[in-house]
Amino acid sequence: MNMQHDCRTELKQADLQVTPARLATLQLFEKHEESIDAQHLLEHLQTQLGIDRVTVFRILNAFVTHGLITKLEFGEGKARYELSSKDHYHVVCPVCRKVVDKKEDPTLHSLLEERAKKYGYSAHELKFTKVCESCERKEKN
Amino acid sequence: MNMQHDCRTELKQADLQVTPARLATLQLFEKHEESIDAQHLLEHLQTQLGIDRVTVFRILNAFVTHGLITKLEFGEGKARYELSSKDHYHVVCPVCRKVVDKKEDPTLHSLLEERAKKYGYSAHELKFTKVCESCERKEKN
DNA sequence: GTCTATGCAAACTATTTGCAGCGCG
DNA sequence: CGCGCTGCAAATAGTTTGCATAGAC
Repeated sequence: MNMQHDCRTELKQADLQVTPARLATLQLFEKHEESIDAQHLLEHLQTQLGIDRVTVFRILNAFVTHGLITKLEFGEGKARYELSSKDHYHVVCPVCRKVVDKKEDPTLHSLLEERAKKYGYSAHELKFTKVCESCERKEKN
Repeated sequence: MNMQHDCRTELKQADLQVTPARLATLQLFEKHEESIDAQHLLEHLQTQLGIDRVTVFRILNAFVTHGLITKLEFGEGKARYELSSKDHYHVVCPVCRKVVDKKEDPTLHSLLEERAKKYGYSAHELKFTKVCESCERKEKN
């Protein structure tokens, strides 16, 4: 109820109409620490509320445009999304595409925030590349 | 000739077989300051050398895997690629997806490089979000 | 000569679009 | 009540895969 109220407020503040589908979508994002893809969302939303795949994509696009969430792409052939407020960066394995979230340390975070403020950027995303241990091992053969 | 020689060397150093298609692709990358998508490459390679669309994708994947180029995604529904050596960040409009390249200032660049070295990351990519002027104007209506 | 790259045809999958009807404000 | 959201069906587009042949080393 508190959560639902918060989501309702968030949607309104973002100039988005409040609908059951959008409320449920935003709640899923609040609940997840990591990024989510459309398929993952659909699995919950379709069984719970009978929401269509197309609607999920439309909601995601609306949320991105209004700054609620950020679209992430790691070369998987599909997009992932996460709340714009996250302050971590991503480490992606160029071989298997596995993604690891890392917390931004204060120095780095404040420098990025400062740059954002200075130039009027509304969000930042930082990505590093590193062959993961599992792929490293296979390479050695 | 110099350029072709350089490209040939680069390919060999990256453990890639030297073929006309790969040579021409790498040369296109050397010539362009900004990122290129597969379609853009194809337009040159198909008319010049009769190279197939599929081959372009295979070459791009090979180049990425061997670290020659970096795959970039800006939510356009297609990927872009640029030489891995570039040291700029990208500012993306969340509405129209337009991308602007910005040079990394020394403070920022060295901090990112330091982090990369410290944790063994092989590359970094930094992206900021900002509604572009054109979209900002339309929003005001 | 062997192993890899390429071309062609076909498949795949995430995402988008058109249109009619329902629902939020 | 009006405009925007949703569902359903269908299309679009970037990218991948299988197989036979040509080409690099």
